Amino acid sequence: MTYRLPSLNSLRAFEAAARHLSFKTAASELGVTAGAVSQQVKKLEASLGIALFRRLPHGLLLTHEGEAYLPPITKVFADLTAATEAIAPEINSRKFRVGMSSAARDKLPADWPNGSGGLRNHIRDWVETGDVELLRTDEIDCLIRPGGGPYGDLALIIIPDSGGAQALHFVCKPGLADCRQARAIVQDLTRNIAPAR
Amino acid sequence: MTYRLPSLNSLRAFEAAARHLSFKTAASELGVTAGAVSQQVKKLEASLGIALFRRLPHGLLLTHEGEAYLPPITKVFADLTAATEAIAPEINSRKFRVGMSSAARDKLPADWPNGSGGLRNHIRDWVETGDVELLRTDEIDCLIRPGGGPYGDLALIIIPDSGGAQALHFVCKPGLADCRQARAIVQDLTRNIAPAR
DNA sequence: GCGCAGGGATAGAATTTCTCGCCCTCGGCG
DNA sequence: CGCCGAGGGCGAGAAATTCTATCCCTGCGC
Repeated sequence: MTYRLPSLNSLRAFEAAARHLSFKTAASELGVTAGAVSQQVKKLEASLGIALFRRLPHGLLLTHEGEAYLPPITKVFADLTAATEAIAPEINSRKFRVGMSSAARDKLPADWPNGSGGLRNHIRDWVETGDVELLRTDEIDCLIRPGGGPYGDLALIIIPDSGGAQALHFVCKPGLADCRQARAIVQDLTRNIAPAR
Repeated sequence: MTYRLPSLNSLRAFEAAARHLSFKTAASELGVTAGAVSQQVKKLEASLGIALFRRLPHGLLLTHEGEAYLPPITKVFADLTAATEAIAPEINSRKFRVGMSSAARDKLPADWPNGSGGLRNHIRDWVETGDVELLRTDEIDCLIRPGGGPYGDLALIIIPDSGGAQALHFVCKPGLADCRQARAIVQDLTRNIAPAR
């Protein structure tokens, strides 16, 4: 019953890097720097005693072993996610609390987000604010503003204005940037963005 | 593709504690202190937002959720181990280098370990030594002596002398104490131990 | 030749994890 | 009834791990 395993952090780094074939892209997915990913992967390779990547001067390639390792590792993470969601649904299906500045509000339909059918499943409520600090204190999950920044280590998704003039900024913690809720909201914003009334 | 997961360390702590229904036993399996396991489990519970254990004044009980969580988590670790062994067989099937003091040697059959059929699959070679330091420097994987100590943070398995007088000590790093090789050797020692010639 | 993108190494900072010491509760036992 | 041991909780500080920030090098495109 004793398992002798490499550390999860290393494995996550490997999994992301192998999927993207890039330390840099993996790093941004994980919300850390490329150096950190590189180190974790190196550590993993050392602990396994085998090379998982071939470092080419211009990018990465999986070795034979790396190629064999990736699918089961991806599956393990998926299983883990599934098991975790099963007992703690909160973690991924919790609805977002949205912060929105009044300027951003003006660029969206008057009844947003209530008017947008599907969004009700992803948004719990919203408050009028432009304060990035509320993201850091977890009082809101994402913030919609008509630009601004800098946002430090927060993730930013820019929603281009269909009219051409000004875009919207969707800001959240890096780990939240790619989750279901964020994607749904961003997609909806993209559809509903409108020139100032 | 972004997974939001609790840390592997927490999960390992939970898995071991849930299997043993004891932080203390889990701690010794993992080679850390009970406090560390307790903290990791608490951290996991906090990150999931649910209680996994009921702490009774005299021991642990799994909550309903903990009960549901354990089997998939155990499976995940098993899968991970399998996948890792598949590409890096070294990690678990490497043969042991055994250290043995001359006194211990005298309590075993003259041709041990070569005489014991199955052991060839688990032992690479052996050297005559009683030096615990060689364990720490990884020059040997386990050490067999006719008693002694203290061994600090090393794991000790006592093999009782069938004659009744004196036992043998099997010493190794905590992480190795429960692996296939160690179990095979300990079992064989138990069978073959004999009073001094 | 130059700029840029992507990786590698390293040192130091930041965070996480572990240990240690002490507290509390409970059960068994003299 | 008092004492002891087992098991867990908590907090401070130490130790280990991980991350960042830099600077370097290589190869590509212009």
